[in-house]
Amino acid sequence: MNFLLGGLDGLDQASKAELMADLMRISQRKNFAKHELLHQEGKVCKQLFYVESGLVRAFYYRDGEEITAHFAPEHTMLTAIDSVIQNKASRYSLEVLEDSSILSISYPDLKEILLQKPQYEKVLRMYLERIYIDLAERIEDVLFHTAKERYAKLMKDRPSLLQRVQLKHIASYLGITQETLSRIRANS
Amino acid sequence: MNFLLGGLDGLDQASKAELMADLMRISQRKNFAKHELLHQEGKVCKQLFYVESGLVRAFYYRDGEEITAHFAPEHTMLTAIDSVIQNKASRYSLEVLEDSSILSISYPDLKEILLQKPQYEKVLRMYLERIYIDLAERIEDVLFHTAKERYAKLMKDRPSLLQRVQLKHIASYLGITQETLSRIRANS
DNA sequence: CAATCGAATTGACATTTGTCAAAAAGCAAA
DNA sequence: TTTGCTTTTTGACAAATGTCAATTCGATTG
Repeated sequence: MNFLLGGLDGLDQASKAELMADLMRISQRKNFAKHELLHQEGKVCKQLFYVESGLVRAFYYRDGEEITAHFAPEHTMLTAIDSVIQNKASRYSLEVLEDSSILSISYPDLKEILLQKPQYEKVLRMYLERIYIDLAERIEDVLFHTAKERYAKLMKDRPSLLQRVQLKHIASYLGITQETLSRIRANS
Repeated sequence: MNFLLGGLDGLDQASKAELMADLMRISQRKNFAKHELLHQEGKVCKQLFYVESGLVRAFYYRDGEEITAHFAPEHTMLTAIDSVIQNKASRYSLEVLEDSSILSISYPDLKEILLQKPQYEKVLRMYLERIYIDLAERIEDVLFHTAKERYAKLMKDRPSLLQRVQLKHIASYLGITQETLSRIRANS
């Protein structure tokens, strides 16, 4: 569970322990089977999810096609970020790709805690900073690298993903068609 | 100056006024001429910039070419976000495109204030949430719209930009060559 | 006005990626 | 093992975008 705070150098040990206890108090562990949805698009998402084991993807629809926006393997978090931030219906669904053990953290409860203990804002802020940098990198990737280069980078950075995920999801994540991905794989 | 807090419904009036006063205390107004740099890549950036009037762009280098990542017109903020967040040398430069009046806010001073008044973390967090959503939209744009569609959207959302900025900057912002942009403009 | 310089456009062609249809491969149930 | 279904690959062609070189346009300056 400590992974939840990965990279949060900002808090001292006591605060970390306290936060951990607080988080455990407002979260729930549950197993999900392959193909189940943690969250469905169109609904307001009120939870953050921590993947203890397994694999989850976030996807949305564009012209009737599923577009995968994010993969969350074990020891990482995800949520329908648009919904949680803006408290509105989400464009994203969260689909379990492998049988998974998931911790659900109630966001209303978390906000309650944030109000009581404003020092936790820092945790959220630092989390946002991290995912912002990730996103900025991804834009650069997409704008200035060919599909082939993007695939090579994914292979290098997250090789296990390719073993675990259908190629159509990889393709939509990379912003290309499945056929193009197949051809890239063929001659390399 | 109130624009700095645009969209920050999270703070009550008293806190806003207090924050405003604090910000004014740690910021500095200065005029910059066209072509001047607010910040140069390779250096650590320790400031946030508020554009009172004028226009600034953030750009970085890719294969020796300048890539414009962001335009900041009057009443918006920008900074070398990678540097400020990670306290390391920035990949970005910030170039003034029109004579501008700029408020520079010291980030170390701001952090000092955040330590003293942790309720301000919320301000930063909400700012990050906003720019995160913007970035996520931009990824979607880039992945699933043609150059033509991206240009049309920019025309619709920020028409004045096209009057004020060289087309080569618009092109790199859209992730296309200047020639392609020129052709898009020709037949539309 | 002529000369000049940078910005923008145009032309010709190459490369990348998409689209649609069909075939092959993989996998699970009967 | 056979059957049926899904995933992946392949083929043929079209559309989008890039590259490089040349030209035009516009503003500035002598």
